[in-house]
Amino acid sequence: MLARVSSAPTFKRLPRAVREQQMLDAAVKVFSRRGFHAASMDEIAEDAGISKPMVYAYLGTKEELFIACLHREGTRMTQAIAGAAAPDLPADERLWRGLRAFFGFVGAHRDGWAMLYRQARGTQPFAGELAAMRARLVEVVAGMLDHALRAEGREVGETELEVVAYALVGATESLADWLADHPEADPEKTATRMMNAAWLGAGQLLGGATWRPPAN
Amino acid sequence: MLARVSSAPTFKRLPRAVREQQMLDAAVKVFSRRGFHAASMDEIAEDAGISKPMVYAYLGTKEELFIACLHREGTRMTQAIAGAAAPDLPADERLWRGLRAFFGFVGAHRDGWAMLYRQARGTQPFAGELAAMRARLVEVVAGMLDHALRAEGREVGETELEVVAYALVGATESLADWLADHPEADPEKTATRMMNAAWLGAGQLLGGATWRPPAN
DNA sequence: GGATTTGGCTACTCGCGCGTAACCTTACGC
DNA sequence: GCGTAAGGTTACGCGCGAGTAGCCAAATCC
Repeated sequence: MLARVSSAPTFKRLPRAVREQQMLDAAVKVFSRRGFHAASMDEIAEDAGISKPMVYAYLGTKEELFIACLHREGTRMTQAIAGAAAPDLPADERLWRGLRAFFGFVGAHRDGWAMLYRQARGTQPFAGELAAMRARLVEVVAGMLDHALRAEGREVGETELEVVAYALVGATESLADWLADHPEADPEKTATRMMNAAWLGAGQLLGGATWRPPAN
Repeated sequence: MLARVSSAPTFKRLPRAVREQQMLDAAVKVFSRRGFHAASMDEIAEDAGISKPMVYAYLGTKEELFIACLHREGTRMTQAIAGAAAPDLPADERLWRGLRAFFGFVGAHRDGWAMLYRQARGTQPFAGELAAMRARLVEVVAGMLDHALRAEGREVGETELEVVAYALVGATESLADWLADHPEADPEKTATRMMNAAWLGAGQLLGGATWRPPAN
């Protein structure tokens, strides 16, 4: 391979914007499967159908690339949920629409979901950012619960609310993982199931009923 | 440093069993903070107060070391829960004791918990094993729910049960993470909160009440 | 139709970190 | 008290993968 065989320009040149999206797609896919450290830039480049220096030219270092992925997927997800759960709706309707949008997102972007919640959460320089994102989500849910409660003239301690919100978010994420691993499952149906658990459970709980530990 | 300065034997020699535990402690700590790939064997060795070849001599390669950690922490956790939740107790008592043991474990072994659920879940060669462990847990929970239901003469589809169990486990894990990040929080109290949410929520849900999506 | 910008490549450097070879020394069996 | 196993060390080989230098070619501008 000493002489460059002036091969026919088999593959076309594409504008930067397009290539960047292809690279991000490939990166999300590889990162989600392998994790940050085990993923190699070479594999990402190959998967994107381009050579490594192009990735560096467009998206920067590995860390910057990871952040760019996080950013795109996080924004997509946030937008999907926020767009669905308009703040002027009644609480259960809001929760329902939010859940439906969320499970819809997970069903349609399994790699993105896996990257956000299976990889980024435990990987050091990024865990903080993800935790913050999640904390905001928890706050929103807690706010919804609080709002719904006040409308009924009830009130609950802040920590109490936060804990219920955490449980709700955790249950939802867990079902999302279940969904991600069951390609045949229906996002809509999963959302309905979660809504059942959330609304009835939280409703009961915040309605004032409590379970008390036995004397032991 | 050409000549070996025959320094006084400042540090004592310890039997293998002790050193192994020290190494595992260090490894769990480092792995939980950095993740499998970003953790270095040098750091683990240093943290254990020993030199690297000893780690290799006792626990084998990095991968084997990780598995050994997983094994120890997983067994500790499983034992703690299984020991508390005797199968001949009534369902709510069993659930309560299991939750209490679980949150007790997380409170006492935050690093172990972080390693199991923040790191191992997303790291490729180990994710499978962890997923299996989790799946068994879900089955146990589903079994408990099923048992409780049948005792009341009710019955629910298998998928339905599994989904509720997933949600319950996810909610519990989420609260565990909350606990891991709030050193001041009380594991016992957290367990009570989770029990509230689980028992009341699941009870309602499995009692036959359902929430139905609105027309649109 | 030249100049320049934009898209693209091959082929390297270089450091980090896993795993090991070779060697030392204290305790213990007998 | 002396051989040998068990605890311990320093110092290195070596591969893999992040990041780069340097170069080519097709659009696009004017």
